Amino acid sequence: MQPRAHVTLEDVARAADVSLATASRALNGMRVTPQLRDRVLAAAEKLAYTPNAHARALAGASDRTVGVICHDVTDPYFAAIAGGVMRVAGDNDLLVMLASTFRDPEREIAYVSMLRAERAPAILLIGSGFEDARWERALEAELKPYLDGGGRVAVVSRHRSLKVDSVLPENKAGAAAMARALLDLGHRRFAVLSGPRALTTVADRLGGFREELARAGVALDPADIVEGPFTRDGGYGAMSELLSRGSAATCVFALTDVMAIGACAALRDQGLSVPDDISVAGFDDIPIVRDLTPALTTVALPLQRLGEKAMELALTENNGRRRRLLRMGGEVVLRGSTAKVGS
Amino acid sequence: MQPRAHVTLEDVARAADVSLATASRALNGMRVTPQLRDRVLAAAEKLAYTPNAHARALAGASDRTVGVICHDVTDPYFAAIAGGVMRVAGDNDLLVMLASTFRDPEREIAYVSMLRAERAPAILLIGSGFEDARWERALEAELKPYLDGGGRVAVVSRHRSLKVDSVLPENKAGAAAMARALLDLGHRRFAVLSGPRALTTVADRLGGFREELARAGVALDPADIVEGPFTRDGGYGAMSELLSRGSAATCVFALTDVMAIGACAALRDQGLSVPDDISVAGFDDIPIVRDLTPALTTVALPLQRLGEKAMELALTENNGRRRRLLRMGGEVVLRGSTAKVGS
DNA sequence: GCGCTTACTGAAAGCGCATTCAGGGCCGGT
DNA sequence: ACCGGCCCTGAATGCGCTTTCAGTAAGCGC
Repeated sequence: MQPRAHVTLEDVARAADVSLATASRALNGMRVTPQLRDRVLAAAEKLAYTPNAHARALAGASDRTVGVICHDVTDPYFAAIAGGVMRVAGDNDLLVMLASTFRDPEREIAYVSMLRAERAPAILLIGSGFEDARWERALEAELKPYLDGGGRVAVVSRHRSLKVDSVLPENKAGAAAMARALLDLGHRRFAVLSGPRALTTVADRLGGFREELARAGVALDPADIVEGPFTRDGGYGAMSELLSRGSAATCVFALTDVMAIGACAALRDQGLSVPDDISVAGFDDIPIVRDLTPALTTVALPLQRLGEKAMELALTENNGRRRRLLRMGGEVVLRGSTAKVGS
Repeated sequence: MQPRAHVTLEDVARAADVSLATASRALNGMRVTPQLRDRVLAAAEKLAYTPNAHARALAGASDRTVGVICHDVTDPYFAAIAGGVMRVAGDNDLLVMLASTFRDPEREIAYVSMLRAERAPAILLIGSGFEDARWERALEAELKPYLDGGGRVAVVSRHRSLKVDSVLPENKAGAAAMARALLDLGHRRFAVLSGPRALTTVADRLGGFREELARAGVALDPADIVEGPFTRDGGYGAMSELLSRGSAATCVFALTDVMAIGACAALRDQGLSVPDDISVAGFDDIPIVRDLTPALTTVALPLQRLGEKAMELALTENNGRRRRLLRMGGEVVLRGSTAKVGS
């Protein structure tokens, strides 16, 4: 599995008839007599020499590859954020390696460990933390020495227990705003398509929504809250469950757009119309929801910007004392999937 | 930028009062007296020791991180394929690092070079090659020594010039099948939303479509072929262009689903109905198109499977002689975005 | 033309780890 | 008890590269 018989710097040096040191300098653009430099470069070219990154890193050269870890690149939410990260990374001449954990804490730690072991200059974590606090602690233990060693870490949309620079979506305020918007449309009976309760994202969004409803004197029937995974099929299943329960809700609030998409599919499959029979709202404003029919009402998050900001945080020295914390987004965008009740 | 002051194996060995060799062995699970092993493990734990991957790799340990390079993870097409790759990688206890080139050949080469330098056991390239043959050659030059060194390479949906294991979509046959299906619906005037001509994917799909049409005696007016980037906005722009030209086409074939989505948006913005006013068909069958309204007629590609197969190819020794080549998909899936003409 | 600075070059050290090679306990056999 | 053999340990080597450090040739002023 391991490549071998590799062309080394020594081979190049020998071919160019110079010393190792000179070859190294020539290849790294340091001051070397032009003639020698050309000989070295030519030799390197001819031998198809590639420096061994491991040896180079081990010998002290600095790395230019940052790591980004998210739950699932396949999910448009994470993809959009990662896109932002990559944009500013590209502007700063950094390469980025993206990893997906598929919500497996063990794998997340394996990736962090690997990035740490490779001495990546920065690690970005995207997405809600895990439900099990034990893992969260293990992660922290893994990150601590990395930070102590000079590594830079930033997180996006992730449980606040990690004491690092963070950029967070306005989950609570956004959900509250959505509640107000929906109330303004005349809705009084709501259903919520929720994700795993242990996630702070869920707690914040659900909490913000419920509290704002309560403020208006509207209660949320526990039977109208259905839990499912944060996926399209999760939304489909949760919506189906809700329908089979015979919920009287006139409006469904899905905690993520991806779930809302699944919900709409379930509704369609049941022959129900959105928003005529029931209104649907989401959260995140992933790019695709604009192109749905009807377009989805949702709480907008500047996903790409979230990623950009995180990368910027990781790139700028935190001269100040403690961690920086940014909150972004949270505005309601009304589109065709929600309608005035009774209209 | 570079972490320093790191805990090394030597620190652990000293703390456990054993030799470096013993510490190394204990941590790698080789035969060591249980008592010593425990001491080492405890010391490592206490010091938060993480082996330096560079040093480890340099000293001969084999790597378990494969690299996947695609144009843009943000595009559902690539994301789906990458998902497949990751699935089988996960099953084989491999970590995968995903890179996006954003169609910048230089960056692609940088990533390959990096992966090569890090001695990754395998590199997967996803997506059509570049328009400029010069870059393609540079890539080849970069890959050659990697392969010679024992590296494994597989490509998905990519220009065939690279002499490596490949899994390819049935572009030509699929497009031809779509032409037949559309003809069967009664359409005779077609428009095509194309991508950059230099891409073989474009050539194959466009060629297959046009030839099948020709076989039925239907010509494709060059004015009805609009070119744009393979993006949602590219599709939107191309469709708008087509409308402004006053095309008489009753059916639009977008060379990718993503473009088709943009096309539908443009149509909607112009107050036109799909499929009543005009039929729209795509290619790829990315997951989201099932949930559009109307759902998109398209040429199905088992995207996840493409990725899985590629990873499998990279994982299995090619005992046989030359490169293996798999072709997959190409079946037309009729959905709501296309209708019988005049109905 | 001599001594001194300047500018490169080459030899060598070492980054952190896996591993080979010897050496030293300990066992069983006699 | 004594010796061969086994198993485990520790010292030492090397992976490929960057980077001092010292050395040598060239360039300058006098």
